[in-house]
Amino acid sequence: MIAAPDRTPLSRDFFDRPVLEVAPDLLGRTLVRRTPDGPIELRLTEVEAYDGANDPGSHAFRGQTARNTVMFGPPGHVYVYFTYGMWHCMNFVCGPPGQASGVLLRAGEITEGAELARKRRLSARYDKELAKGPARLATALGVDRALDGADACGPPDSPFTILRGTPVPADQVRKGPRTGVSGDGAVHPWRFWVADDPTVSPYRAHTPRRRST
DNA sequence: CCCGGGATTCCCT
DNA sequence: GGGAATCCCGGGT
Repeated sequence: MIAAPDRTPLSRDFFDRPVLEVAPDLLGRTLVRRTPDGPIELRLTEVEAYDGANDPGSHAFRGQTARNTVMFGPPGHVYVYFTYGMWHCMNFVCGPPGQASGVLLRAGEITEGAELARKRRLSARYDKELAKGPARLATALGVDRALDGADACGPPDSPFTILRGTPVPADQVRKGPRTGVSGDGAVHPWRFWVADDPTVSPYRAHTPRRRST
C-alpha cells in the first residue's frame, strides 16, 4: 500500500526558511494549478535554489528591478520570468521580505489534468515529458507573467495552492550543479531531484551562444 | 543516445 | 548592444 498524498496546504512558514532547506523539502509536494478549463496537479521532482543577493546566478544578484520585484517580497508567492524570447519559468519566493531567494521549479509529474496539459504541450511524445524542464513545466501549467506575484499559500480558489503531498525521504534526494547557469553561479550543487525519476530533465552544461551579425 | 544551431523578445548595461 | 535560470529539431554515432 502506498499512502495517498496529503492534501493539506503547506503554510507560509514552510517557505520562510533558508532556501537551501526549502528546495529539497519541496520534492514530492503537490502543486495545484487552477486554470479556466480546470485544475492541473503536479508532483515536484526537480528544483533549483537561488540564494538572493549572495548568488551570482540569481536574478536578484544585481538588486531589485521591475522584473524581479516579487522576489524581494514575502515568501510563498510565485515569481514568473520570461526568457530566451519565448519561455516562462516559475519560482517560489523563500525567506523573509528583502532576502530575495527563490526555488525554480524545474520538473514534475502531472498527476491530475493531464488532458489539459497535453493541449499546451503538443510536442510532448510521452506524458513523462509534459513538465520535464522549467519552461515545459510552466507551459504545461499555463503560467505566464500575468501570474507573477500570485500567492501559493492563499485562499483555496487561488490560481495556485501548494499541498503537503508525499515528501521524498532524504535518501532519495540527489543534488548536483545547476543547469543553464553560467560563470561563478555554476559552482554550487544547488539543483535537487528525485533519484531515478523519469520526469527529471537531462543535465546540460551551460553553452554560450554566438551571435549572428 | 549525443551534439550543435536557430528561434525570438525582454531586460539591464 | 548582447546575453538570457530554454526548447526543439535535425544529423551523426
